[in-house]
Amino acid sequence: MTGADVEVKLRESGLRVTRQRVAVLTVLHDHPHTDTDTVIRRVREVAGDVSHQAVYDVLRALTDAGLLRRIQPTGSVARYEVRVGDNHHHVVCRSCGAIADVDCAVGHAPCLTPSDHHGFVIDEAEVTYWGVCPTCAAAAAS
Amino acid sequence: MTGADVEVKLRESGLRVTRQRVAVLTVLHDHPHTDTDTVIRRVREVAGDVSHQAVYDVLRALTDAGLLRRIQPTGSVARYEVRVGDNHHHVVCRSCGAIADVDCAVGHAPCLTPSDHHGFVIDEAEVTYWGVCPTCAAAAAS
DNA sequence: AGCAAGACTTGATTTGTTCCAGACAAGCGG
DNA sequence: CCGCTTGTCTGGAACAAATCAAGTCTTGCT
Repeated sequence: MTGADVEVKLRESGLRVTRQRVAVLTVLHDHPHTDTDTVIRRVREVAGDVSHQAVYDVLRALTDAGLLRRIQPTGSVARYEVRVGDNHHHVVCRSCGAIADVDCAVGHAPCLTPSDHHGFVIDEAEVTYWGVCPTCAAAAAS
Repeated sequence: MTGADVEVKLRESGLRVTRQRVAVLTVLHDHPHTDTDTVIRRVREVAGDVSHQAVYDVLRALTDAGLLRRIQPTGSVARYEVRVGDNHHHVVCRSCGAIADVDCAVGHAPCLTPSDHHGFVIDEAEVTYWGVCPTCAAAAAS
């Protein structure tokens, strides 16, 4: 994803193109599942001084616009990733909190249909797999 | 679930039986998906003065012991429910945050197997359905 | 009944996040 | 290129959720 691609995405969503927004999208494209604090640090590396409010504002604005997806596994702080259309899921390490992408088991949202939906109108099924990552498994074995 | 049942469960898990722990388990049995703050209030209703720290400690201890399950949908605070063996899932209202139980789509944990697990050793698949509850849907329609 | 580990209390502290208000800067349509 | 609108900055302040620390009490074993 180039800076130009990011610009187009922003415009398509009716959002102005600013240095800060481009930086946030670029950072999250290169490093998915990043928490807010790390986003702030990385944004400053590529775009110079940016206030922490600006980053919070941008994350909120882009999430509302549907360009970002906010994920927050139990016990973790908020993390963000660029929203892509593939409806993928996540596997989280119980030991170190590492997150990896996993393709959807079926293919399109909602990829699962509950037996009894209690009258809810369901538009998405989010799956989180819990386990232990290879690194932590190796560390535990020794 | 009677107080005696709760006592047995605690002892089976090697935990001491205290007023606070019995109260927490009872409250969560009667009101699943309750957030920490509400647990504290309800515990105080049934068991008199209990420090908020004690409730946090109890929730942690019982979760570690496997008697409770902690759930935390994106954008929500931590909620707890008594852990039952049926591996059910949850449907969450995007509008008001209401949570309802949903039976597992397949039947046993892990009830879904990802195509590419990236070397992770997976022991559980947690599914969160997102949608709008009947109440909010009705309110939006009017 | 006595004892020690474990559980609880009190109170302060940290962490992540949001809100505020006014001044300034920048994007984009005309 | 001008001006309106939107976004960002400074920098505080406030917030709720959760955790830490030290001392006191209680449970359950002997």
